[in-house]
Amino acid sequence: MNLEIKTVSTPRDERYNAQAVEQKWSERWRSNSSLYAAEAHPTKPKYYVLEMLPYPSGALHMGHVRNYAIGDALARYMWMSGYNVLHPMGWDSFGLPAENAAIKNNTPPRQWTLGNIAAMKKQMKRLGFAYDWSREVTTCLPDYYRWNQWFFLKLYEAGLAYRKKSRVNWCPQCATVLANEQVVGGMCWRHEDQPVEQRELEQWFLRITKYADELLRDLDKLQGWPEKVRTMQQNWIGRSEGTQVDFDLGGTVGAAGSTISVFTTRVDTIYGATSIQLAPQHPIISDMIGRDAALRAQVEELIAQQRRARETGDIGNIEKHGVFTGRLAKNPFNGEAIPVWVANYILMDYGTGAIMSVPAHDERDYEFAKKYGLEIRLVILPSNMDEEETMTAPPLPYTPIDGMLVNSGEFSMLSCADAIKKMTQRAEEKGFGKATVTYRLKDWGISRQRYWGTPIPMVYCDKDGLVALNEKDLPVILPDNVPITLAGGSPLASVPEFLNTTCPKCGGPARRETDTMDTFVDSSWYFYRYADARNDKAPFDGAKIDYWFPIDQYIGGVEHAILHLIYSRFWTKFMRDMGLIKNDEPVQRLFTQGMVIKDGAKMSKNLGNVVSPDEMVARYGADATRMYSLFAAPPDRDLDWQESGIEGIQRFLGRVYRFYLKYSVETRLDAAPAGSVPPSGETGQAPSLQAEPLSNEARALQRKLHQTIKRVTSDFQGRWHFNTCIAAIMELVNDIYGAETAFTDGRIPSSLIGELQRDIALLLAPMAPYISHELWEMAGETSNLLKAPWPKYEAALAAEDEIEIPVQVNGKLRGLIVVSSEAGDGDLERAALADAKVQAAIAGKQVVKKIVVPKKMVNIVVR
RNA sequence: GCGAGAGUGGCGGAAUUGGCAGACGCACCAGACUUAGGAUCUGGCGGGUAAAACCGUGGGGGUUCGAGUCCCCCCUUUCGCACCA
Repeated sequence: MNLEIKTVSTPRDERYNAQAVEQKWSERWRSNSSLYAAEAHPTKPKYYVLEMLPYPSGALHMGHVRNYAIGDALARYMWMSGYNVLHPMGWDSFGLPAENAAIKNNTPPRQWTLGNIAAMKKQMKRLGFAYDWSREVTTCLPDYYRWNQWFFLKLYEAGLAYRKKSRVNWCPQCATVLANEQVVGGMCWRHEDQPVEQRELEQWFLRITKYADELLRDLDKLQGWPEKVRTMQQNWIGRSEGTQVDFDLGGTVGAAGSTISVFTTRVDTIYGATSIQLAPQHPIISDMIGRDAALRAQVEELIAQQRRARETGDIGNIEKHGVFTGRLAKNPFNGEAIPVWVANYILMDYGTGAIMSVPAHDERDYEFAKKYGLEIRLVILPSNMDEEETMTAPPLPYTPIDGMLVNSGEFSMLSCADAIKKMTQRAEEKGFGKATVTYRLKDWGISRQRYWGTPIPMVYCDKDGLVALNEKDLPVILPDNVPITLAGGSPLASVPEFLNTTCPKCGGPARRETDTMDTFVDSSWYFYRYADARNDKAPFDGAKIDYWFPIDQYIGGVEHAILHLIYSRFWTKFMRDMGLIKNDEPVQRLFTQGMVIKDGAKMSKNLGNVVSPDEMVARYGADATRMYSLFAAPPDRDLDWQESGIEGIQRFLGRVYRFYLKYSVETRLDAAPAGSVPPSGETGQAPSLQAEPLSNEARALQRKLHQTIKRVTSDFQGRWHFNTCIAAIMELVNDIYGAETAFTDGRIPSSLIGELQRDIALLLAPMAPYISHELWEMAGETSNLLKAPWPKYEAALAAEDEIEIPVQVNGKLRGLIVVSSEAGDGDLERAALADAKVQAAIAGKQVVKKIVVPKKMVNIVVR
């Protein structure tokens, strides 16, 4: 073993040629199309790792690369850990950009989209992502969207899809309706500067509110989701418990006995209600206005104020305005008649669009009452006051719910909580109100007046009215050659061959629905399709879902925290209730990675700070590009792209490569006695090194290797700080270079070199697949690295013999002692007191206390 | 305004449980090898000092033998929500 190891001369071309190596392995992988294929298996443990599928815009950006680099590293690690891994990819390929491109370039959306998919798929393959392409899902193709239509029919049958005329969000630039979830701060989610307009349209809705409670409740099950996302969904659902109370208008409006219903969470304050406030859009107002042109103008002005505030983005700070309608409404609790106003701070979309105004106990009502001189009547006192102080009124408005009622008839002296119960009960008994739960969540409007989406499988018949198609008539194929404009209504309405059809019921002439579905329908269930992507009889086979679901790890941007992820949860619950699947939730663990930024700002074409993945791959290779995206920051944080950083990774990979080149299998075989190099590490276990004692240098390297395996493994299993994984491997490689002389003079045995080379290839495999495969081969291995067992560390080999312990005097570092890792408290203390620097620091002082933390530190307290 | 996260060298970031602050990488400086170096290898690199001392994790207080880490107050910043009755 001590024979000298021949070193290979170092020719100029020893630089690692990433392009050549990556091309070599690309070709090998291409010729084996089933490399990453997975099949449901009755006994193998499964792992479903999923990255959010991209919109095929034409080119990947760095955010995609980062997302997929994380997912791919995890998938590869799980393969190496023995799991049956499902790692699919697809295309969220319906949507408006294809139509915009069509208008701009005069290219049909289908052609443009499929071209983009081809280009991006090529990029993904070049980056070496290990996807099972046999399961590819392309949502704009009929073999996928026919199941959207199928689900729609099921939803319609179940009463969960319905059509109604309603006020909807309209983006003039998209020339279509938007779901509530697609309106961000009053602006279109695709056009940040475009205020959303309100229009009255007939629309298709999905009754997601049926699941509002379950969607909220089951958030508790999602412990593997970021707290932030759960909170966002909780706020979005916005469940609020309260009481609905009917105020009688005393026949002053419309039919005698008509009422205004208000929703309140604080029915206990109702004796303090001194007015009713209506949203300007409240339907009862049209009855009130009658021929009062002045009032009509004032109400319209309130609506205009709301619109302006929404457009300037400060709807939250709108200056409150209101107008008295001239009507009075009777408070059913005390019979008092109070004025009915219309105010611009009341929202029609929430609750009943009407409130009882209690200025003494609500900030907004207080502000309004002050401005218009309405009565402010105190009905709640803080209950925690001392006896003598109970008569002191609190500063108004007093909003806490921990008080006690006063001036509230028979309910006076009750606590707020008791009063809410008793008063709600009274309202129910007397029939003028009831306990109510309201949600901020609204039904999901899915109609889009666009071409490039899934046709809705409904027809309008003059005789039978609205008729659903039969399943056998699916798919309704989206026609090609449709003239696309962003003006006026659905493009499909201008295609007679599409529009005109026959009624499935009576066979007479009928017209098809010309709206298409929101693309979020496509992405609400696509990950189920991956489990059985080529099924042409059903969206999927339930048994396959039972095996693969729930998704073990879903990875994507936090921007989908509400839209996509709440719709997906809804769809899962609906499919479960249909009996198609058994799981309640689609995703076990969710990971939201940070953004990729450059020069302090998100990469964008406008800022000109976009870094192209293609360029990086061409310059540094796919491995370096991927690995840098893992190294530059922990994956949950934003990543600041610095080109000099990727050069560092490139340098590192070259350093690793040269180690294999210099101590190649051939030179090692020359040097070592026959048979001393163990056969390929089929078990992943360290070869036995017991044969003869190791040199100190060899032992140190072996220890470092096992420590590195330990660190990398624990990061993969736990917190996914790939940056520290890579740093650990860099340290190991630095140590190898630092032991150069030990390598050349034979103190590092061949067997250890082999172990180092095999294990480093394995450790790098999830993060830098190309070079790892090359290194694996260079280390003399012929097995498939993708499924080679992940290396195991041995605690005994990772353990330090001697450790360096800091010694503090009064909490300040004064010395370092080197002791055996087995050293006890007494040994540590003696060694610490014997240290010259420590002695100097405590000289002439009295030792008050000695704190010894085993294996960590010693602190001597002196006075 | 409410909620959540973040603030550490010139830069990206380490420090997993209260125990040597700055791992690893970049940038920079020096050296080696070289016809050459934008390759490679070695060393240095928070401030401060001749060397020490000392000072250093946004600011101020506190708990502790010991605080980047825990507690209180404040500042800055990112993200989400925002008249939700």
